[in-house]
Amino acid sequence: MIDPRILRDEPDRVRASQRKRGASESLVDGALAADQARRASIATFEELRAEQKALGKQVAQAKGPDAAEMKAELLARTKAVAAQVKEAEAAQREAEDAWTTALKQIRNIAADETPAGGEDDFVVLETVGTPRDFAAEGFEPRDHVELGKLLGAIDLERGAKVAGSRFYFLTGVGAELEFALINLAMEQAREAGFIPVIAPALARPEAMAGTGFLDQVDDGVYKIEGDDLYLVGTSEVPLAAYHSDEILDTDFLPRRYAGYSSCFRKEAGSAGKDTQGIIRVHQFEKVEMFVYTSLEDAAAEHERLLQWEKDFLDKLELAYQVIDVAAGDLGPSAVRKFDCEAWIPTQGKYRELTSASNCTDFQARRLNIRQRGAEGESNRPVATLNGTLTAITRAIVAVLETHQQPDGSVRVPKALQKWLGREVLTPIA
RNA sequence: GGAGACGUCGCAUAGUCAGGUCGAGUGCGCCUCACUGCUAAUGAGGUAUGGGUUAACAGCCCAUCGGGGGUUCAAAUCCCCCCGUCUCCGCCA
Repeated sequence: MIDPRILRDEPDRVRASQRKRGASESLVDGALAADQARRASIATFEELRAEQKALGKQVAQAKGPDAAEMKAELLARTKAVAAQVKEAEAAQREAEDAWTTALKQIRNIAADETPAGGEDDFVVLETVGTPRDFAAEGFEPRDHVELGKLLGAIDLERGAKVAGSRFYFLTGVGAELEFALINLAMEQAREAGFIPVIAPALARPEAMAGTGFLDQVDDGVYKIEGDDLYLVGTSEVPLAAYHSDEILDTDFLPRRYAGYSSCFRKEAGSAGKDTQGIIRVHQFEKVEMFVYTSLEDAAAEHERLLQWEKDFLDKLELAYQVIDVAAGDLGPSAVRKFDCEAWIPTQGKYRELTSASNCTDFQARRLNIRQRGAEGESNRPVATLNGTLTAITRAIVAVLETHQQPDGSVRVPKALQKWLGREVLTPIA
């Protein structure tokens, strides 16, 4: 959630952000009113409570010959106050709940740099490499479904048979490709100072809510039947909740984790989109970078995350573009988001392979993660950022399609050869 | 899955089975000061978080003893639920 102080002191800034995102501006006024009501109810409760405590003390201290009488009288008075306190407490809780509910509906304040508008209003920041010209090379590229079949790497039919549509088996070199990508990603992450992490793929509602994903339960997130647990759509969830309810020492920051986990997505709202192949699936593995840092350093760290993502795509020898995602297409937690989109030859367009978000203190506030303030300063929420190092399925799609050869074989990018143990993937039988 | 024990201020603990002056004692750690040629030792003081009020991170007030609810004028303390940890048994990779 956003900083209540910013809401109170600079409501126009919050309104402008909501407008930029295409979100409701009236939420801001609702939250401001709720804040006033909340503070008033707190004052009422505290006044009564202080009175109750004072009387209670007198009851305990009543001594002497007429103690019994005094006590009886005090008890009568304090009983009435107790009832009032109970009422005021209930009113306060209600006001407090209304306030947090209102506050949570407001999205993070979009960065000045973030383009206004919706999904199509992104700005291309950079284009790296040139899409391969198959026409000039004189052959028609095969899509990853066909290549996957030829190489014995992807089995979609049996994926559907066993688990349904949008499921798949990676077999043979397909499975090996996953391990190679993970190894390459983890190697890079480790060298950059990230701590490798195997994270739980299930999380509690607090962790989901803290990262802003609980709202997507209906169309995006799987819930475990009979348990209060959810399958995570990204290891951002467990990695963010990892330090929840903690106060981190300043020299602990920046803290960088590279989390590896399965990711589960319902894709309920995307019927008809990417129905072929493994571009959009219900389960895939991902290596995610997650950083805790100070608010001041967040924007710079965001750039660093982007650079690490680009480094990885470079290692896969892909052509890609970097876009600055528009405000309306950001998640509720992010102030700015960079997507790296790799060129997919058979689609003739760039598709998202990785994504880096700066969530500033939005998630940290919800998850109660703070950094210890300097001498004389109070503790304050940290900033959290996340970025994909590699999402396996889409990386495989891009690699197979980009580096295919006329006979259906696929050249293995240099960096991957070390981990895959071969230079070319050749069709089976 | 069955049986039991436990969860207190950075750490370790006291307080709970007799409810009130306990936001909470002690030791260690840490910070400041004093003493000391330096270090150590010793002595004095300090050392949680959130919120309200406020110019104030001065003061005052409120909340918080794993979380939530209940009993009571009053709850760390009594009752219920949940979460977590540990031990034993069963099961299992």
